[in-house]
Amino acid sequence: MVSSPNIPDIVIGRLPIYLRALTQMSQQGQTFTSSHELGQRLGISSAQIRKDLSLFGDFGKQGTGYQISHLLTQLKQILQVNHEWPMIIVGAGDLGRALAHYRGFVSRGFRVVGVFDNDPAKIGMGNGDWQVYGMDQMVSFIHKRRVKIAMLAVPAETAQEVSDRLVDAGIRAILSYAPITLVVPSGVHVQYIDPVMHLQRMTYYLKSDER
Amino acid sequence: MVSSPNIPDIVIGRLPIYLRALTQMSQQGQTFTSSHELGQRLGISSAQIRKDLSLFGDFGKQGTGYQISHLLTQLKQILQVNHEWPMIIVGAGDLGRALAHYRGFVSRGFRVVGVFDNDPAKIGMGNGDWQVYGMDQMVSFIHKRRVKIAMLAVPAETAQEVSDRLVDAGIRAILSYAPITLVVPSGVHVQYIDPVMHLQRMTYYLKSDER
DNA sequence: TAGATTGTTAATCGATTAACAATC
DNA sequence: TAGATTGTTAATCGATTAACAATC
Repeated sequence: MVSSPNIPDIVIGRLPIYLRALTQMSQQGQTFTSSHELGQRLGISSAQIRKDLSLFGDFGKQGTGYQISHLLTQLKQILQVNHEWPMIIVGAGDLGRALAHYRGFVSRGFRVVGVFDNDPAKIGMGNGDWQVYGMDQMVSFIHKRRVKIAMLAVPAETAQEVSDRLVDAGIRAILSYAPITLVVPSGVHVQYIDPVMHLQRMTYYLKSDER
Repeated sequence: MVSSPNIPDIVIGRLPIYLRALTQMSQQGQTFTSSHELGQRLGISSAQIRKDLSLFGDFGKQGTGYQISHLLTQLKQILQVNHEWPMIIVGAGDLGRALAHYRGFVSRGFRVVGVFDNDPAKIGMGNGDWQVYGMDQMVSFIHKRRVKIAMLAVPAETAQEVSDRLVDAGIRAILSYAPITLVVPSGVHVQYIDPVMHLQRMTYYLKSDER
């Protein structure tokens, strides 16, 4: 089943978690798993895992559970990461460069194909996959390479403006590291990563006398 | 009100979002806001914002809304970021160094005070706040500086082992960038950042003919 | 005062879980 | 077969929203 209607977004959010755990199991040589085992490992109930997966098809077998390789194939297809997505990074500061050098994208469906920054000193840096271009080349690059995904690693002050340009150029998904809420047209997807928000969520639970 | 019982975790997760937006409003010179305005900005219903905040106290006024400075003070107190938390980073690769150089921690309640790595070539690097130490000094450093929070930027293969050592040394909150689920004792908090999971969540919604 | 907006209740909505027949 | 585990239903649980009296 390629795509089903009316799947809750909260379920979609769990599929990459399943995919990640299954990949790890597979790498360790495991060939079958059960909803119970997977749930134990992830802190999710087995009923929830079965229910989530059954929204997309009957991937398991009574008595034996799920064949990991088959489930991996199915999940990658559902999430559309069975083929590689080209991706650009905007901002070649510390964070942008760390992302550009990150080795974990390719095996999971993504490849950085370009980095954009205004600093002339950075233009031309790169590796086999990407190099740093000036911001003035961003829009034509997106068109030419048909890029649909961008990672945003620019300061908060310019993030909205850059986002507007990305959307105009055809970008449909933005992973933003800028700590502000972006305004985008419907149909454009945005996800945010802000480490401080995760930290603040944890300090709530820490005893203050331990600070 | 310092701390209330039985607050759902999902509410705690929204408080940093409110805090971030209110900080931005405050920086732009705004002194009052309403649940409606804040909700519009964040894509959250006004009823939910009022309900969330009312779990901790009566911070608003009928007719006029919320005084931003007062609400900021309260939220910082609730999240315990009205004082600064010292933090260490384990792993001085591209990501660890990008985090160590990130300017956004201090103004929001956190300060990097040390970075740990096994590579002798990296030891001694640093700035006014932190320098890179060998892993063999990690445990004593955590004790001496009474550090409770660590950011984990090591490869997936060593993440669990490092996590165990951190917890033994007294770390109570871990922000992990390693793409595996860590096993920690109850009472230790873990949050995960994995950019690929965010990307995969978005590709589900992208039309495949646009790839 | 009149208008605006809170805090809170009750209703609604949606997500999770328990349980089990089906079946490998 | 006997044991294990799925997919699914119904019940439970929890979160969100609508509505409004209170009141600034």
